[in-house]
Formats: sequence, C-alpha cells, structure tokens
Amino acid sequence: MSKFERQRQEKLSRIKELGIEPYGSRYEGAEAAEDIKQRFIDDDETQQANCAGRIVLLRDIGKLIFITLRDRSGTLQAGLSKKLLGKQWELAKLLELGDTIGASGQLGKTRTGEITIWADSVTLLSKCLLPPPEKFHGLADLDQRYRQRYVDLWANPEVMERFKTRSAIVKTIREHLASKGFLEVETPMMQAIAGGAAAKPFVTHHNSLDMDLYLRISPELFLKRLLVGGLERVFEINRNFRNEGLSRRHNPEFTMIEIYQAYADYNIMMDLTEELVSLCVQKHCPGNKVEFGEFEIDFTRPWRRAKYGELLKEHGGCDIDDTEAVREKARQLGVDESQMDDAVVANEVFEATVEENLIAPTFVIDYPAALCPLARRKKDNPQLAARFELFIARMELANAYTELNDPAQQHENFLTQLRGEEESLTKMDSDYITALKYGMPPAGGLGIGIDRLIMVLTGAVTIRDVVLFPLLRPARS
RNA sequence: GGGAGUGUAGCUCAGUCGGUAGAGCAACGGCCUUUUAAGCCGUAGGUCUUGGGUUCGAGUCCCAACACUCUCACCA
Repeated sequence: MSKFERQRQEKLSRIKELGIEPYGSRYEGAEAAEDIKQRFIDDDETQQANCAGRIVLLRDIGKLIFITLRDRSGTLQAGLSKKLLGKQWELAKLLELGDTIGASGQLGKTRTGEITIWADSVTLLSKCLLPPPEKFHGLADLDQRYRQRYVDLWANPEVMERFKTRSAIVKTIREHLASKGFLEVETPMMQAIAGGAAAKPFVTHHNSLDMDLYLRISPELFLKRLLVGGLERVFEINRNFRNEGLSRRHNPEFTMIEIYQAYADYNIMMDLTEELVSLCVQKHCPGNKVEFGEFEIDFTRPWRRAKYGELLKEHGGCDIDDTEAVREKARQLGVDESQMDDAVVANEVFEATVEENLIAPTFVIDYPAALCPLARRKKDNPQLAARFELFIARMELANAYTELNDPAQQHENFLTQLRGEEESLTKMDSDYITALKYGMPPAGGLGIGIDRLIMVLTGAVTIRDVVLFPLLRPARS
C-alpha cells in the first residue's frame, strides 16, 4: 500500500469515527449539474439545488471550501462553509479530491459570478482511496489511460465527451433504420463455421457438446438466412472478432453494423450509406467538416462515386484490363506477383496507390468479381461485382454489394475459395447453400465499421480512443 | 513477428560532459469566509521499469528482458 493510500485510509478512519458511513447508498433528489446552471435565475434567493458528483477541484480557504463537482452532465461549484454546515463542517474538512459527494442548499452566485450551491447539507457517497491524477494535465500516460479507463473518463472530460458522442451516433443510426422499417436482430457470436469474411477467427470450445466453435468474423451468412426466412429488412449492430494484428485502425474485437434490404441492390445501399452517415454528421458534427489528423474531411453531398478501374488508372497509372501492365506496376511497388491471380495483383496495386488518396468520402464501385465471393456479378460485365466500398480518411469504412442469391454460383464460389486457401480455417457452409436453394430474395447488403465511423466523426486518429477498453497485454503483476 | 522510440516522486515533466535526484500539482503541518489550476509559510516524498555489464563512480554508456507508443508485416 502506498503512502498516499495509507493517508487516505487514515482519513477514512476519521470519517468513520464521526459516525459517518463513507460508502453511501441511494441519494435522492440530485439534479444534473448543467441542468442546475441552466435553470438558474439571477437575483432570486429562493432557489434550492441538490447535486451529486465527484470532487475534481478543491480550494480550502479556511472556514470556506470551494469544491468543483463533476457529474454525468458537466461541473458545478459547491461552497461549503463552517457557518452553514454546522456539525457537518468536520466532514467537509476531511473531504479530498476524488471523493464522491452530494451537496444541497441555496443556489446563488459568488462575487466573481460563478453559479454555486451554498451547501447546508453535504453527504459523503463514496470515499476515494487512491490519489487522483494531476488536476491540470489530467492523465496523460497512454498505457494507464487504456488500462484504467475508469480514471481516464473523469480525469479527461474530452474522453467522456467522445464516448457520449459514440453512443449518440449509434442511437441515431438505430432510430433512422427503425423509422425505415428495419428490424434489429441478434445472430450467433459463436459459430461452428466462421464465414462471411476472409479472416482468421478466434477458436473456443464448448464442453458439453465437446465441439470447437469460432467467434464470428462476420454475421453476414446468418443475416442473409433471415432474408430467406422473410425478414426483408434487418440489421445487427454487434461485435466481430478477427485474430489479426493490432493497429491504429484495427482492434481484434470491433463493432460492425450490417444491414440487409430485400429487393434492393448496391446502388440503393450506397444511397442508404450516404444518408446514414450524413445524418450522423448533421446531428453530431458541427459544420459539415471534421478535423481528422492532418486532414479536414468535407462531408458535403453528393460524395464521389468512382469505378475501381478508373481509380487504378488515376493513381496507379495502369489499365486494369492490361494485366501485364498491372503486374509490371506491382513489381515496381515491390510486390512478388508471380503466384497471384490477376485480380489479387490489381488489388495489391490498388491498396498501395489508390487508398492513400481517398480522403474525402469516396465510393469505390465495381470491384473485380474474383475478390467478392458473396457478391452478385454485374449483368453487363461478369468480370465485375456489384459492390462498393466507402473510403474516408484513407480508411475503409463500409463495404456493400448486391447479394449473390444463386445457390449454384455461390457453391462454386465457395469451392474456389476453399481451393485457394488450403491452410485457411474456412469450411464449406452447406447449410447456407441449402438456404439459398429455398430462395433468397434479391437484396442489397451493407456493412459499416462503427468504430472507424466514430473515429472519423469525432476526429480520433486511433481506434483505441473510440473503444472503451481496447485490447492490451495484461499488466505486469 | 521486424524496425524506431519511450519508461525518473501518486500525477505532469526536467535532469548538461558519467560525479551520487529536481520543479509544478497532489500529500502532510500552519494561516485564511467568495476561490476559479486559489494564495502564503513550512515538511516529507525516489530500488531512476527489471536484470546483468563497463567504470573509482551509471538516471546518463553497453547488453538482455518486460511494458507501452509509432511504423512495417498480417488484415475482403
């Protein structure tokens, strides 16, 4: 136990000696700090107020103590005086930074004009036994901020603000989809076959069935089974798990929204994407622009829609139909393309040359069909898939296509996939083929990476700043 | 997994050429009834991430380990 903790334990003992319970229970009548400030009317001495929160600043000037309380809404000052508190003054003198208290009394202003509760009653609700971070700089150590988010949240108000915005954005999305008749559903997180994406899954084990299960890498194949079942408009907001490296843009568990709409296609999903994201920008980002690292993202509609092949020509300088030119470009970029399919080579060049240029919201459309085993091919050009990805700030934010609903074609695509990836854990999902044989309505499907969307909309350049508890190695004991 | 960087008081950070550890905040004692990162006087606080090595002497130089950050690889 540190010296500081011992000192605080000592105060705890003195509080108990006063007959005060240092860990209170239900506290009645507290109002949000910002609401109290909002309703304050100057020169009206009949106003009472009651507020509960954590002590984040404390100024003891003898027989008067000023305390800044922080609650869910913001901060409010309380003035604790010997004269008004009477017997409770002994407790007031023992309060320290980090303690959670309730304070009630007359609402007024100080000489300098700050709205203040002049407390005639103070209640200790929870004693803080560990020293809080420095009051001005807050908590800066990144490791500690992520490991002890519970401290980060109250020591750094902008952190709390960002997570509130995250919640509000997700709510906006939910409400908008509900208003359009979409049903929110939940599909398995633990799957016997990890399908719907090409990624390494996490493996776990069910004891009584004695079977290995995979944490899902995507809900896609289950959501499309629901289309077969007649749920024509569904969406799911939930975690996906991919056993891959960590980076500023990747956390092993991340939140996706997947949306499926029967009788739609990828063009309708493109409109829906633009509509959803724009609504979030409008409601949660002042102006139509967001600062993101060195960039300023302009969300003014309409967003650019550019063909994959056009972008490859524009930034990569090669024609996607001239496979030798594409291979030459790949070699220039240091890619060993000798064992790769044409489409994979093109995608290497695309990732190396195009993506870094996609700052403003850009829909990339018409991907090579070979890269898209779950997408329908374009009628006028079977080499292309009816698919788009949305890029913002160099990041892939959304992925969508007109869903493939031809069971024979899907079966063939699965077989091709299995041949190509021998060491992959992918298995043939024959039940999904069976579902398609019953008939899936034509549909558009869309996935949006929620964490990345929140990053872009709140200007967070690392995914760890939008995930409350990002994955870290366990701390040393 | 590769490369680069960081690790000093509870927190935020200094620490020169290798010469024996510093500030602010927080804490502790005192003064103070209108403060705003309150102020003033005083006190205490350190296995310099860990383990080796070089040296008369290491926070500082070398090696290794651990953690974090950035980056690359992986990543529909």
